Parts: sequence; structure tokens; C-alpha cells
Amino acid sequence: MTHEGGEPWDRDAWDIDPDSVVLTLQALAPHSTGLIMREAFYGTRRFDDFLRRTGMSPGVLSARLRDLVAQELLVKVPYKEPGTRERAEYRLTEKGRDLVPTMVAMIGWADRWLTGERKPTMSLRHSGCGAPVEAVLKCGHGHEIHAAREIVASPGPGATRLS
Amino acid sequence: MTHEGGEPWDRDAWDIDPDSVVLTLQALAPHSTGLIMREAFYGTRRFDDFLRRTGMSPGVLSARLRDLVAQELLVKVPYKEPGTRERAEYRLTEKGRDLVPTMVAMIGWADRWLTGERKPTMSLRHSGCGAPVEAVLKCGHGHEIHAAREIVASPGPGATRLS
DNA sequence: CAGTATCCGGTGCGATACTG
DNA sequence: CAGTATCGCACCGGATACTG
Repeated sequence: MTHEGGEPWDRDAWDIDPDSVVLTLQALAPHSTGLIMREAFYGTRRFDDFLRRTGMSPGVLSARLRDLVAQELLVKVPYKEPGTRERAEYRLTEKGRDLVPTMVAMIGWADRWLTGERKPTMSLRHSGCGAPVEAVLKCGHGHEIHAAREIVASPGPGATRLS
Repeated sequence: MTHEGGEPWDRDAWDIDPDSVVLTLQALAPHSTGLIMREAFYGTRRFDDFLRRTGMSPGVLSARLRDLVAQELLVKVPYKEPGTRERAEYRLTEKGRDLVPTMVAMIGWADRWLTGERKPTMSLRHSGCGAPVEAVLKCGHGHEIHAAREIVASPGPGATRLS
């Protein structure tokens, strides 16, 4: 993953913003947003569960949930259990669930580099076979990619050429 | 990717922090850090190139590069071209390069959901075969995973049981 | 070229109190 | 239960000026 080593394009001749890496990072920022999404992936749906499990203040949680709903990563769904009053829950949308590969890749990286003494706090396994889940890279022809240098980056159709 | 639907553990009985998702997000936060890493992946190495291509101020860039070196995502390497004075460049470490699957997953997500009218600004291809690169999920037994519900999350060895 | 120093404005967030 | 309102602080980041 580099543009050096003989690629035929000049980095400074292209404006590549908004870059997709940054867009995704922004979707999960600020920090509290990522925390909420983590909880959502692990199954949390109700306001007070998010509150207790993330430890953030109600004002912050409220604001971030609003952002996430606006981004359509979560949907607010009213529901009513028989005999109780109506409540609200926040569910992952398809767009939100599609962040799973990103989350799994992040978990893999942190588990490889950041745990040190400590072991991973969460374990992801394939339902049925029980083997650990990981994110891997492959290309459209089905080749698995194991090194960054097997990837060539170049300006995409949305990049604008400068001057 | 859920703990609901009959899994035999109680989310509130476990402290799963520091969670790997959050750890990785923290490694790439604040925002300027992610921007720098993006540039690094696209091949940028020198201070003034980062400066111009990211548009941030020298103070901010300096602080973030320091963080990234401290985190060992980048290394500062002095080098000398014949006839010029010594300069410094920042290179990705193995730990930094290992974020590639995460980056690719993020790029895929943003390209699927965020582009709207606009097309992706960067294109990643397999060197040699030229096919587009993507992040996919698979398990240790080699099964490809296509739906979030094929993944079961449970507390890992590093989680602490409460009370 | 590769930074450091300073100022200053915005915002993210924790704590706390209150409401339907 | 599911939020909203307010306050004060810390940090992030833009602009600008300066240095080896």
C-alpha cells in the first residue's frame, strides 16, 4: 500500500479528500461514538444499558445517539412489552452492521499489538464451527493478500486533478 | 455479532474494557492522527509533505508525529542524500503496516455507504493481477463469513468477571 | 527543511440536577 | 425508564511567528 516505487502518478497533483479512511474514522468519532458502536455490536440496545455499560453521562450519550441515528448507523425503534409502557431501543441498521469487517479488523490489530501481558477481552467465533474470526484481504480474482506491498494505491474516479 | 439470542453469558457480569475496538480507535484518534496515517499509507514520509498534504499546522503535525512514534506506528529515520544536509523521515513500522486490513475495511465501508454521488477518491488494487482489494471475514477453519449473525461474541481471557 | 512557541476559539465530556 | 439542561474544564486544532 504505497504510491512509491515507480507508480505513474504524482501525489501532489491530486486532491484525494474526502478520503474514505478519514470518512470512516469521522463516522466513528468522537471517542464516545466508537464506544457506543462497540456496545451496539455486542448487543446493547437500550438507553440505560448504554449508559451503565459505557459509563458516559446522559447528556453525552443522548447527543451521540442522535448523531448515530442521523448517520443512519442506528435506528430508534419504539417497542412495547405487554403490560409495560412504551420504550425506545436503538438497533444497528444495515449500514451500521456493515462496519463489522472494520471492527473485526480493528480487534485483530489490537489483539496482535496492544495486549502485552493482558489477553483480549472479547473473543469472536464462527457460529457453528467455533473457530476464531479474522479479517483478511483478498482481491477480486480471489487471491489472498498477505503483505502491504502487494497493494497498489492510485487516485480513484472521485479524486480531482489539481491545476 | 451479538451476545443476544441465547448466548450463555451476562453482559453486565463482565468488564470487557479496555476493548480492542476502542483501543484501535484510540490509536488513530484524534482526527489528525488518522489523517497522518492515511498519508503514510499512501506513501508520504517527510514533514513538509505531511504538512502540505494534510493541511494541518506545524505544531499539530509535530505533536501527532511524536505520538505516532511513541505508539510505534511510525519510526523517525534520519537519512542523507549525497550533497544535502541530513533530513528526517517517518516510516511505517510493522505495527503500523499491520493496520492495512483495518484501513482497507474502512475504505470499503465508506465507498459502499458514503460516496453518494461522488466516487471513491482512492483505488486499491492487487499488484500484478490488478483486481480491486477488499477486506473479508473468515474463520480459522477457512469458512468465509458473510453475515454479522454468523459471528458469536463472548468475553475473552482478558475480561474480568464482576462481583 | 524540520520543526518549536504562543495565542486563542471551539467542542467533547464528566458531574449533577431536573422532567415526562 | 429515557432522556434534557447547565456548568466548568481539558484538549484539540488553526494561525502565526520564530529557530537551527
